[in-house]
Amino acid sequence: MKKVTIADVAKQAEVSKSTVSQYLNKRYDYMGEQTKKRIQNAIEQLGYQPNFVARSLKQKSTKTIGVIVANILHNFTTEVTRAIEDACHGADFHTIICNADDDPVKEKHYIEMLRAKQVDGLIIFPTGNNRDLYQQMLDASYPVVFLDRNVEEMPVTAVMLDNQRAAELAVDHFAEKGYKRVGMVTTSIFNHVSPRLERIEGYKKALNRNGLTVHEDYIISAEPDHLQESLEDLLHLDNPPEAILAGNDLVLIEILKYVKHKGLKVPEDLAVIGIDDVSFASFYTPSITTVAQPTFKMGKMGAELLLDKIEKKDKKMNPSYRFEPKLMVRDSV
Amino acid sequence: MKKVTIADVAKQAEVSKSTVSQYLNKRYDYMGEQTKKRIQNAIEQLGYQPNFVARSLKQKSTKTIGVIVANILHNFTTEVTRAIEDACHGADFHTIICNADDDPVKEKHYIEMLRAKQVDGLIIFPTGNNRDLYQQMLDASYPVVFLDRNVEEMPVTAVMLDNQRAAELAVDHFAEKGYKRVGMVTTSIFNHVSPRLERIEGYKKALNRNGLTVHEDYIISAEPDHLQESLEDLLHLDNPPEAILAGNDLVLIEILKYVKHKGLKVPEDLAVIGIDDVSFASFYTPSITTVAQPTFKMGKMGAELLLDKIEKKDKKMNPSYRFEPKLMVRDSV
DNA sequence: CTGAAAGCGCTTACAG
DNA sequence: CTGAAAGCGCTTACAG
Repeated sequence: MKKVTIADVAKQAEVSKSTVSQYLNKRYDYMGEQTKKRIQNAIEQLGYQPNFVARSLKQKSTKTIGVIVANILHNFTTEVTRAIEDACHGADFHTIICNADDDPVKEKHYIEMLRAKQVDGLIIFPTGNNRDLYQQMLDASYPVVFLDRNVEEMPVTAVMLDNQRAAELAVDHFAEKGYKRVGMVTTSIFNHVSPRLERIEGYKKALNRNGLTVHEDYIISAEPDHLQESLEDLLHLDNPPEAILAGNDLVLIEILKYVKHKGLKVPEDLAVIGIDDVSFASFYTPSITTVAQPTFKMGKMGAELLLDKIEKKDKKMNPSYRFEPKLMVRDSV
Repeated sequence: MKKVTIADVAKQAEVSKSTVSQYLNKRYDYMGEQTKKRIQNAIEQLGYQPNFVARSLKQKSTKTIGVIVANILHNFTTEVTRAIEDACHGADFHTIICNADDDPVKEKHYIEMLRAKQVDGLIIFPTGNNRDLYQQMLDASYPVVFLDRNVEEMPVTAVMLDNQRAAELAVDHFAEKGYKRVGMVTTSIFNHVSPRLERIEGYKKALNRNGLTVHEDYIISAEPDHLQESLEDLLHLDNPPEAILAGNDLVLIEILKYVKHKGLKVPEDLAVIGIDDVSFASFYTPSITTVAQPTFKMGKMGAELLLDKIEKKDKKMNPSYRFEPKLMVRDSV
């Protein structure tokens, strides 16, 4: 089964390769009706499919973008990714998703690999620890947009949640319901991941604004694997929190596991709000109050910004685009 | 910022392009130490990155595979996809995931698009309605493997769950616990999706084997959007089922929503088993008994079979590889 | 041990 | 309105 090429079509249709190429690219303003038909027939008879790789080499565009996510395990990531794919699909771009698994070394490897494959641009959920690489792409004016996170002093367009506001919404809601001792649990902030820091910041601000005390020992950051012990410690302080804000979906799940395992009642024994509107929040018992991120809009925006950059539409872009979180009031508070 | 090519490296190192190419491809058995060093230096100085597209054109391999899933919304799909990516990553292959959204037209579009991009092979969760296309790939001995589903009389290697067994495990468990009236709800079987049919088959067999009656009106197939009404009807039959087997994760979620909305107690008012071990099964209240699929193994196997086909290792392959489901006994029965 | 030349399958000025 | 020719950035026999 030999591959049929443009040369075969040209021969069959008795025209030149150039003409077939024009036809394929729909530049037939001045093409004779006869010619068009002959080409059309030849293509059908031979079952010709253009080789996109050859075209890419010449045109220097693969119509493919890369997406490097920090950690695919977050529900947020899955949803945003899907939105990116949808938006790209509409523009006839393909998407290659890579999971850096929170590892800067993997991230580096993927950036290099994808650039070697000549993807037209990159959406990165940055680990934050490849500043030189980010800078290099910036210098080469290679199209990049950051998603979910930004990197200090790195002027890459970033699509982000208003993370402070997200934490504030949660804390205000706790305060409104009369909770005084409010804790916060996030995954590791070892790498200075910006949303986590911003959420902690917002949490503290809102506590202050509501006249509540900030207890430093109510603030926990740990890897998911160690969260059970951390929670155990947290809830056995002399004066433990009566409410917890979960910094993301993975943390929320660990809290729910803990609560179930210990036979605690939500919200009576412990009130809970999670940032990220997990799939089961609405039909869990009790249903879970969450702060939802507009994942679909964020992914769409990320893709659109990148496609604009790729197509050199020099639209003025903000350094970052912040999206509004939304409190989903349910029964866990 | 001009792209630096192999020619630039050759000039800088004062050797020919061929030699640089040999170096890049690690064919330096007979290459002089001097030459190697000079090339190495030139590459570093220029920051040269090989263009993978050019290489692909020549070598007729993109080191990329395509994965076309029927519906990305299933948890099963996400997990299998991740396993495929992991396995491919190990073999230095990239993965492009496309979501056919249960639409044969989209599926066709993706198959053509990916083949035009010269992906080296395809893993398909087939919608089942593109027989001509599947056949064409078979005729061209193009590497394909099916996942999750197979297509009647289409000799494509398929990686599947032992679906009958999955339903049997669930029904046996219901029977053991003393339930007599057991219903089954799946998503639409309009397109003759093989796992759904096999699960219904297994459900009936197990009912018979346990001496229980098969009520045809206990078997529901509908799109997720209509499941609430279908459940309402089902549970208002004169003699409604006291237990339901959910054919997949989406169905299970609809059942849990229904139950919550109606204030029913699980398992007292209605016992439930779901096929697919959803993320929240273990910490839901009550925790949910499920039938787990070995998603990771299945994805890995799918990828390995495809890579074997791509590398022409003519290993004998079964027409299908069936995986054992596993009952996860919890509190919803 | 290394280089000149052809070629992978397209596109694109340019000429006519 | 259509074709000949050059070129995209690599790889690969083959010659020496």
